[in-house]
Amino acid sequence: MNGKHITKLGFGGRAIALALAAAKVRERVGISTQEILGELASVRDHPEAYVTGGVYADLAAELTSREARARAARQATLRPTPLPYRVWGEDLIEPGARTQMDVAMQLPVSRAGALMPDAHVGYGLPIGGVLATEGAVIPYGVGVDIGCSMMLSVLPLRPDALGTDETRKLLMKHTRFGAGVSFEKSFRGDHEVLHDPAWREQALLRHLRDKAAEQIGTSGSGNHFVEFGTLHLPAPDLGLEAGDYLAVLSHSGSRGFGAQVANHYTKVAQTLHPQLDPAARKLAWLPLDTEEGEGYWQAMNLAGRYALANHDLIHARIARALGAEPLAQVSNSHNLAWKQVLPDGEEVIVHRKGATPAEAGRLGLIPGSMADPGFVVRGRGNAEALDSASHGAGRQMGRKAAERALNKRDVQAYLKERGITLIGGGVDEAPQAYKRIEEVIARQRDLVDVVAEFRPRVVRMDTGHEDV
DNA sequence: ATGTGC
Repeated sequence: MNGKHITKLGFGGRAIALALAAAKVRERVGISTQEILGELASVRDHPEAYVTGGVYADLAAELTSREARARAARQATLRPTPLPYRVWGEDLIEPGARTQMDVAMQLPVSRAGALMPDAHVGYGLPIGGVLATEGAVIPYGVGVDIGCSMMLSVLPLRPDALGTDETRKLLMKHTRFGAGVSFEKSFRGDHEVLHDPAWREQALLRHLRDKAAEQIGTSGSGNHFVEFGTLHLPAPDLGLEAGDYLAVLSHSGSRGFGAQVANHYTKVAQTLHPQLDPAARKLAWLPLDTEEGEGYWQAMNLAGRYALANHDLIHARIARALGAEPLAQVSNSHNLAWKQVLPDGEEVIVHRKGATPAEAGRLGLIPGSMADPGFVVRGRGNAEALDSASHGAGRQMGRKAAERALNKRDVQAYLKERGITLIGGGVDEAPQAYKRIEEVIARQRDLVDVVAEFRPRVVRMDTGHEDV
């Protein structure tokens, strides 16, 4: 048995080496060349029958994956008109975000979608966009900050138990902000996510694990924050009595690790769809039944777990410093894709890019700006919204527009009026650059119920391009 | 959002 036999059967590329390796295994157990060639022809003609196991499984997987890639390359044409989708808070949404959502709803793999009231323009899918696809995942449908998420810890302390200076010191000591930052080596935490077997299963992940270990427990830049504030719970819920509690709220993501996964697989997806309409180029997808699609799915989910681990460490550090055990915790990812079954029974991939999962009964967190209230919400499971809600107030000004329209004094006046202490923060994150959270919440009363209100008091963020 | 390639 040699390479000529293999290529004569029509195998090419990676399949040649896999076929040869399998043939050698069969030769070793005494099967004749003629018989092996017969078996290989059968794998070639019906690879799907061999993928589940046996000596030909790797070859069969390569063949089915190649078929899927070829299919993907052919699907380059957009639907002539977008599939219909519902919009919440249409009066709050700029036209550019609608246009982006329209393009997403023209993709051949799209099945359903919805736009949340905090929606604004992003890369590819708008922020606040929810998109259900069939058999495919879109890296830019999840976003660059894979697994970006919120976490709230309710502490067994009165809201006024800590002075402003003490709170500020806690935040300075136990949080780290900014692109590329990590904790000092001796101060670095560990977490079970760093020992996840998935890190060893892809070259990309093996390469990124050290960076992830360095940055664990940190917050990023942009709109990420860690803040102390008062949680007002009007009625018993979350396993707690009604009342006011000291609470910590954090917004963080998967840091450099997730960003590199996103950039890598976006390029892979674009390479897979060379003919895709340029209008949808940033929405290039990966079929889930390809090696590439499976690879992204694994890396994306690892980044999702890693982002939540960052929150875990932030909250654990703060709680330990206070000698307090949180009474309750709520968390949710708002940049991720999930497998979900539509009411008609079809299994789809639901991308939430800046959207909170809101299945009936599920708790979630919808923050306002650095100086506005945030809300603990409970999902109502609205099928037309694909069980989703907004992930925040949403920008009404882009970063550059905010820096043009506002200055430090505007932000300082806003903070002073509300009694908020800010560490770091840039004019681009000014509360005035965001939609009014009360209006955004009002537009989605059929998506979530409000459980509690969080009022920030001491906020830490990264320093912006123009500091406050 | 990231932290480096365009």
